[in-house]
Parts: sequence; structure tokens; C-alpha cells
Amino acid sequence: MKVDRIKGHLDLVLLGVLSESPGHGYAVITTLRARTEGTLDLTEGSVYPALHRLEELGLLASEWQPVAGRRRRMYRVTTAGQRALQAERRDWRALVSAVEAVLGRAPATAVGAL
Amino acid sequence: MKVDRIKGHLDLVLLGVLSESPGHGYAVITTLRARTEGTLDLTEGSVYPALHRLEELGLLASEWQPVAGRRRRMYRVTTAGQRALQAERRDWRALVSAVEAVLGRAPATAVGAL
DNA sequence: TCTTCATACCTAGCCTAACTAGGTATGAAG
DNA sequence: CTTCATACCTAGTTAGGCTAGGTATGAAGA
Repeated sequence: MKVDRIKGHLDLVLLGVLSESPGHGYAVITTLRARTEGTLDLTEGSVYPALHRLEELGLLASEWQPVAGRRRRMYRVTTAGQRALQAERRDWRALVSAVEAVLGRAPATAVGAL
Repeated sequence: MKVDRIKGHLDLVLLGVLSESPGHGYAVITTLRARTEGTLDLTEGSVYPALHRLEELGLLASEWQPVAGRRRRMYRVTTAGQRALQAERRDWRALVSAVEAVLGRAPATAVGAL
């Protein structure tokens, strides 16, 4: 499934995952893929720049960790990031409520076609 | 509230509203604002180009109607538009499920219609 | 050995679509 | 005779997710 529909909600899921436990970018990608059973299959080209942007905004902090010869950039959510996450959650629920208010009256799953 | 978060879901709500009953652009805007109690307060600069795009794609059809000296462009959802709407609904539900799976079942989604 | 795969990171440039900020025009209300 | 609500339009900007490339290590397997 194409999930360019994540547009505008990428920060939400990134902050959401990292607020539970700090982790590195690649792990965030695989976590999202696993938790959503493949629905959220984000590319590195989406996630890494987003992580950089969130750090730039002060919502994430990172530090390099050497791991078996490789290196990982471990991210954690800052205090400002926690506040931002709460705001993102509120906005998300508002959007879901709004869309459901709009679509709620139409035949949802009852459409006979297909 | 800023709802640029509608990004990627504008087609869904436009097709959703117009599939219930044909209408003109300005009415769609006021309908969305009323139904969502102001949450979805879209600008004309968002809606009109979107309607044109959807018509260009064959998902909407329109015709001018004279109304008390003024003129309105009345839109209706085409057959292809109905199919597209169903696909949009599926994608929307998939996104909501995915985000909730990531965030750990957020509440406030008690509308059974979806 | 040598190739391939999984891990783990990065970025320049593209593309889409929502938004900004302006514009036109009518009719009613004040 | 001005202002407001209705009703439409679009050029140009912006944001941000995606494409498509790149670097590098370690382990598996041919």
C-alpha cells in the first residue's frame, strides 16, 4: 500500500515510537513496518530527513553509539518533544473526528460493490 | 485550528460530501465547516483547485447553473468518482488503523460508521 | 574467495498538493 | 454607497515526503 498519506502525520508516529523507548532510525522503520503489518512501510529517504528535522526543532536529541564496528545514531524524545507529541495526538484525534463527522452519514462498509 | 493536516485526505472529504448530494464549491466549504464545527475550515484556494483537479481526473462532473443573477458550478460525483471514493475510504481506514497500532489504541474513535 | 544480503547511515533534487494572497462580480442590508 | 455574504478564479509559494542515488560493515553462502 502506498502511504504517502502519512503526509502530515509522520512526526506523530516517529515521536510516538521514540517516546516509548529511544532507538535509531533503521529500527524505527522496522518497528513501524512490524507494528502495522506492513501498512506503514516508510523509506529511509522519508524517515532520516524527518528525524533530522525533528532534532533541528529540538523535539529529538541524538548521540552516536558504536555497535559491533558499526555506528548508530540513537534518538530520544526531549521534553519539548513530549509536549509536541501531545499536541500532535490532539490534532490527530481532531482530524479523525472531523473526517468521521463528514463521512459518518454515508454508507460506509455497506457498499455492495466489490 | 489549523487543518493543513487534511493533506492527502482532501479528496476523500470532497468526494464524500458530494457523493451524498451534488453541490457547488462554496456550499461544500460551508458544509464541511458546519459538520465539523469549524475544525475543517478550508480556504477557497484549497477547495476550488481541488475540485478542478478531481474533475480533470474524471471523478467529478460539473455544469453551470444560473441562480438569481449569479452562477454556480454544480458538481456531482461520477461513477469513477464513486469507485475512487471507496478506495479513499479504504486507505483512510488503513491509515487510522496503522496510526492507532503505532500509538497504542488511542481513544475517541467511537463512531461505528467507519 | 567473492558475491550478496541485511544492517545502518546520508542527501540532492523532484513532485504534489495545500495554502497565500490577490482578483472579479452580484445582491441584500445598513 | 458602503459593507457584507455569496460565489467564483488563479499565479506563485511552500512544505515535506519520495526517488534515486551514495557510503560502509559484518555475516552468510555459493
